[in-house]
Amino acid sequence: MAKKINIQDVARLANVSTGTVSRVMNNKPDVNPETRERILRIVAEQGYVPSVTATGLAVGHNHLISVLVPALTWPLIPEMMLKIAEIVEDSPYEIVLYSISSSNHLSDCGKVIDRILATRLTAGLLAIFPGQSAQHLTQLQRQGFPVVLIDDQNPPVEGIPWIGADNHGGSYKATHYLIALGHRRIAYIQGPMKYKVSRDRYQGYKDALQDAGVPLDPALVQEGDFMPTGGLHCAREFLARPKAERPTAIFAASDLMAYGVMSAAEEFNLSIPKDLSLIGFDDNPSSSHMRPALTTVQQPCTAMGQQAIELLLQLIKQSRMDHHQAYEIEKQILLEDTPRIQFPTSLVLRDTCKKLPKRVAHVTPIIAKT
Amino acid sequence: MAKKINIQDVARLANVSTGTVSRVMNNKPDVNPETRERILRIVAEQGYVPSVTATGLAVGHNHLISVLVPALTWPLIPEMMLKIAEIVEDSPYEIVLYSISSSNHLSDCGKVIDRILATRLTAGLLAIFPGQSAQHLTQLQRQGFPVVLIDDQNPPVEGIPWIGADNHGGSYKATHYLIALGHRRIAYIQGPMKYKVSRDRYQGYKDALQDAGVPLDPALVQEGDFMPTGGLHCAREFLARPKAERPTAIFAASDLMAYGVMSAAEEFNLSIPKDLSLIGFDDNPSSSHMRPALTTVQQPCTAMGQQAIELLLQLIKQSRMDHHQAYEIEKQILLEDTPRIQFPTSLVLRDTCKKLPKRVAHVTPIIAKT
DNA sequence: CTGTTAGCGCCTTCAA
DNA sequence: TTGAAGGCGCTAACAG
Repeated sequence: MAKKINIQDVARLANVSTGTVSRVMNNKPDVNPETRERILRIVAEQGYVPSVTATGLAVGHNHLISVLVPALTWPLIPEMMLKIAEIVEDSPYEIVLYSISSSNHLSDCGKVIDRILATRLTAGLLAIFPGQSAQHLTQLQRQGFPVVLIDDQNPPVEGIPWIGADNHGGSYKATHYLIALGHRRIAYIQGPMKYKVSRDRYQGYKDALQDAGVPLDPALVQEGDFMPTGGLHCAREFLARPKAERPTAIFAASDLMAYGVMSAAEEFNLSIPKDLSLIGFDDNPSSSHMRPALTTVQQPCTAMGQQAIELLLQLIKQSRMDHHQAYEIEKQILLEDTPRIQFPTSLVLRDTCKKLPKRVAHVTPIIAKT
Repeated sequence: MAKKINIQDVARLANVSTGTVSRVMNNKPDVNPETRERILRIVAEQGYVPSVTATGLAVGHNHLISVLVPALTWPLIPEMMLKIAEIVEDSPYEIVLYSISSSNHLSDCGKVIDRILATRLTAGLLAIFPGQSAQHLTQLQRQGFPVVLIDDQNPPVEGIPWIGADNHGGSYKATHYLIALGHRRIAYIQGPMKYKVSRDRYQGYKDALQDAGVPLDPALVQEGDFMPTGGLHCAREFLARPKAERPTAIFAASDLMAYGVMSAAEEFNLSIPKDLSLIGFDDNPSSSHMRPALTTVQQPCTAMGQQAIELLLQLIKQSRMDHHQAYEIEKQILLEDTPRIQFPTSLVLRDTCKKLPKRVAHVTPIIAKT
């Protein structure tokens, strides 16, 4: 390991004290311009960069942010992280990545969070879809550790700034669209009911049905696993029914499950959208490339990521100020009313839905009435 | 900020010196078992975790690893990162994520690398597809900073451990397969030629053609951008040709471009694989869900990520030992012969390729001969 | 405006 | 087996 230039070396070379060098490095105003320039030159020449570790120790915190993410292979996560990384890059902070592999999602997530706090490595935490472990966040929050939560569940904990998407609304819109197209037998493939997000989406489906006066047929609801295989299995159930009872449209609570539906349709020799309409949820990047391109519900994940990280950066800045000048009440305000931002979801229309011909539309009500 | 328990608190509570606590925390052997247990109990009770920052300062390095990745939305990157994160999680290290957004890929990447080194925050660097900036890595390497490179280019720099995939071979296999199926007019959509990976894949295509005695038709080669739109445009060119000159198969240098080909085929009312065979490259997760499922070349990205991070962890361990006991020559060996591991690629057969009927197979040679 | 100095929390000799 | 003390590199408070 070659020798590392440190502040003392710079001070010696510049014929000043380390204090002065430090002041220059931190843009303090009270330094002789001439001296400052000389120091800056030497810094540049020697390629001196303050040790993050030592600075951290000295000031009590690092310019590091913990980002807790679920498996990076989940849909939308990469998009979100891309935006987050981009913004962090333009700040003096770095990202410390904690990825929760699905295997230990429930068990170890709490431990990870504990470590994040205990270790005091980072100055704040952005938790993305932490699932059950969201509970652990209260602990952090209470200790004055800035935390922002991006979640698809409702705010599970008091006082934690929360960014989410309108799952219910997205589901409602999708279902409503199908109804407007003349569909009445609209099957629904939901995600695992243990997730709040699944329940929200299901509720949106039910509400849209109810508002349109379409009775809910329990036989047309199956629980999947958000994965293509789950979608495939559920769709098979639906499509194996006698033609008169077979759904004319399927709404899947995730794009991946919708992919499964596409496979199933093929197995049954059903053409989408001619014989079967289909809507997904998430708008995975690949969904626009499916043949036919998948109509789906879009979450503004980039915007969500941006909002979340900017909020966290701000909270961190505040918590710094609070230390030094607790009287700056003006700033406190933001901390007091916990931000809870729900982003709207939108239906993106592509090629998997078709207006039902009159003929069928006439038949349907009759069946529904019996 | 609530009070943070530190080593002195623990020492006081246990009635020992901080030195002893430190010894216990680091599993030094020479501690009275009884004392050790008492300390451990208090540590557990108080939830004491040593400050990473302070430890880092004291021992001269942190348990942090820099991982430099291109946009996380690139194909295969999430899979790779998932594996890497999983392995790092089982080690005492954490990941510091440096994501190079495409906007500043060329310009700032060098700067980022400089910072990684200068800041001395992390103990090593795993650089994934750094592109041009790979040059900067030499500098790190030379200073004894452990670096491992996952790249799709050939080893661009001396002495840097390198993990890559056999792009040429994958391309060769795909082309060969098409030829074996009876295709002769095989179009190729390549990636930007500024990337070595594009040139390797192109070479594989050319070699396969040559080995089979199929003349290369320059009109059947177009340069895309690895993106769907690029694939679409190139495919249009091909498909707009008179039927006798139109390719019977297209090999795209990326799955995303293959998606574009699928769109183009649809525009021209050509059915895949009936009228046109298609092969991609990368095996994106979504490719198996395309209709028809895309035949493509697979890179073992999970294995590559695993190999790379394990190698890095090992190099770091070595560089530590070198500090303390430079005489341990046995270990040096690994450092001396720079590891260069090329993973094989494999053709995964799905539904976008079709054996050409004899009729066409007969016609083709005639055209080729003229 | 600038030098001096006391820590930040931990690890690691050096003594005992 | 343990305590004491120096120092990692930097910042901030205090003198000058």
